[in-house]
Amino acid sequence: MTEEQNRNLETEYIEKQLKLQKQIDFANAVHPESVKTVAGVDLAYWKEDDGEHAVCCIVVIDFLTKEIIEKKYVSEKVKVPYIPGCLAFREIPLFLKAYEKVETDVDVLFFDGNGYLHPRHMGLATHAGIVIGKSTIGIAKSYFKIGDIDFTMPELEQNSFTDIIISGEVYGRVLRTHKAVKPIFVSIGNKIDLDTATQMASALVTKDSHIPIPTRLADIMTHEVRKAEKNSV
DNA sequence: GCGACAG
DNA sequence: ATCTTGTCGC
Repeated sequence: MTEEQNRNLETEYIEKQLKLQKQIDFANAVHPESVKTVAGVDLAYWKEDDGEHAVCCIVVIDFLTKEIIEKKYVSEKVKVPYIPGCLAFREIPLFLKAYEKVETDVDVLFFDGNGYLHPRHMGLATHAGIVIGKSTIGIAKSYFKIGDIDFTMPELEQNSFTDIIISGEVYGRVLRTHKAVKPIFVSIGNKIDLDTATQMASALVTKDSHIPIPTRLADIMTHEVRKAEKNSV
């Protein structure tokens, strides 16, 4: 991939994002009290002789008991490069194939990355949510700077948060899930509101991880599958 | 030219 | 994301 090709790809992806942006559904399609199942989605990468490969894992759990209900994955060669701001185009193709294998009718999906907290509001969680027509939430572990806007660090107490507001619009939320621990960046994906997303993310945090458990479990699974798949394909 | 850059 | 050992802390 040359710099030239990457620039063209970026231009093409940005145009698509601007069109898809109009399809974001802000209506809250879920109510925390009625959510039965949630899923975590994550990918891991590695090099193979023929190029870069990746595995996408989806772990479905019971929202209340946190028990694992289903685990599915798909691995294949990756064709799209990582372009900051265009992560969705790189990860969604594999996600869709893994999602086809999921038998559970999942209520809400958690993605590793941003959703609405994005220069064009089209982060991975939002883009994927529009494509599959489900409620989705974006959970990023680090801040993806928008323009020259920095975020305000929330207080050290658990559950304290600050919102990332740009030109009067709320893009996302910086949430401290554990006391004095690095905060996470929560944003809506699609068909959900920020308060519900925050509430659900908090409810899915455990002692061991400051990251909601769906995302954490999917992350662990990608590492396990990669170890098994690597060089044995 | 230099730094930034979700995953 | 990935490459990687020890090491500080609960």
